[in-house]
Amino acid sequence: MTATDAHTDRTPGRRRPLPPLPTQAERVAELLRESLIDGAYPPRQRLSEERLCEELGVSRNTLREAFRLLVRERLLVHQMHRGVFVAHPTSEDVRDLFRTRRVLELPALRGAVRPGEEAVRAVGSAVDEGEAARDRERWKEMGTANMRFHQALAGLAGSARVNEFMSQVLAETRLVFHVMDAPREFHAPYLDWNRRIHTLLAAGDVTGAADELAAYLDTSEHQLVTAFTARERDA
Amino acid sequence: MTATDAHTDRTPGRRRPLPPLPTQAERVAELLRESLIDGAYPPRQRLSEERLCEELGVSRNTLREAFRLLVRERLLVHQMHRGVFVAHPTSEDVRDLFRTRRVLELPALRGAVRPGEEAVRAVGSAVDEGEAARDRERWKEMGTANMRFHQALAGLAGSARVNEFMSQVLAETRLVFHVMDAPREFHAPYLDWNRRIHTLLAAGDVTGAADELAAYLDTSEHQLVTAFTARERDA
DNA sequence: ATTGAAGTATTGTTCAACAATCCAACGACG
DNA sequence: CGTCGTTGGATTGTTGAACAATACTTCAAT
Repeated sequence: MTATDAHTDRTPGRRRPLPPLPTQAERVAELLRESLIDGAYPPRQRLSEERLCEELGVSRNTLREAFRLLVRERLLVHQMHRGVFVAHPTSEDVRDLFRTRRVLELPALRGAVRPGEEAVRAVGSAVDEGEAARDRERWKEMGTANMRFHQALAGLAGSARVNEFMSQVLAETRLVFHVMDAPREFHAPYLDWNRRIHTLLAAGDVTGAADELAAYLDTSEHQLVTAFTARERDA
Repeated sequence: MTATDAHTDRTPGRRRPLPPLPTQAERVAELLRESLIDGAYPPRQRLSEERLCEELGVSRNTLREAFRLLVRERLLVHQMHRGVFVAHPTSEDVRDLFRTRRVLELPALRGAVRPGEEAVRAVGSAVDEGEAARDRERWKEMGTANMRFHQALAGLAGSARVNEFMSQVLAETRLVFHVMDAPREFHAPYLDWNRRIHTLLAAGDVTGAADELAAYLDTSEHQLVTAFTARERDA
């Protein structure tokens, strides 16, 4: 296994004791989640139960179970007797997302005591992926790799629950990026920063890496909030 | 409003713009969640759909929506074609919960720049509550107050998402405590620690407070993991 | 004691129905 | 002209029953 092919969390060699067959609702939720973070549905759009359950080939009840999960994840919003809508994050949401990411990413980075660990290599491969995507001008993949980079940073905490929470936070963050569709402008400038953070981390300078990451988050938040408040003035 | 009556998050003076009427499934989930963190159901117990939906006066479909939510929160576990069971945390879960709590609580405390804030007073009233409950020998309330103390610590981060995540983590932690039913032994020794942390925090010594909290978490985790591994040897 | 084959009980999912509510169209009225 | 009820249609909220799929139990045979 080389350092660059860690783009899958599965360990194909050994099966888990109980391959938990997902129920129908969970599969639907997974599919909708992917569609949402891919930007398949525009923000604020209502998702009709009738149409979607027809489209997905499941019953209304099953679809509603999936809806409930995605609402809890803040990817959808629910209004009584009106239905579910694609979430439309505000600038306050952006601020809260970055507050959360500071909590999740910075201490994980500072606590990364052993630079040679598997988790650190995951950070490195995400950086590699991002640069490769940039060189090939695959902007969407570049955004994905950037998200994986930050997921890997949170992964340094070594906690399943933190990882899961971080996944949700990043999914919501992708929704934010889709509100203003320009992955190139919002991701490309940060790839060099990612590289620098990983270099410091791999060298064992977690404090320096954390300082870089803090500056990164400040800059990124400022850029996004600025763009958002401008957009909110219009709408 | 005195410092000791902040045991409610509601601000009864002003109504929220839209009091979001909870749907039936969410109400059922809320009720079951309360029952679970109160220890109404023993761990590993299966929750029969037929019996519960009869008991709660809702349909199976509605109950299943609530189940799905609580499974996502790790309070219930789901096994295909076998039903849902009350979660039975392992010692590894305990370790992960404490890893998570370190991530959530320590940076929030270190980042508490303004000691006079509302959020800091919330920490103080949780401490007061805990001591009052101890003096009255209300052990269950004492555990509740202790949880509220840590919730308030995480609240110092000022993030709605972090607060929500912390709520889940603490709910799961209460499940852990219920596995070994002895709130007095597990909570009482830490009340003095809580007081000390708040005193340091209110004095603006966030570093000192964080050091105390770190020691607190180490001790508490060690105590719980020890008790758990002993229990796991039997079962 | 172990194995294998019914039979039973419970969950997984769908469907159809009804009540509750929102929304758009329409008309009355100042 | 614009505002305010009313009305009718459309969509969601929730239920109950039905059937399929699977796990558990029982029991007989080896």
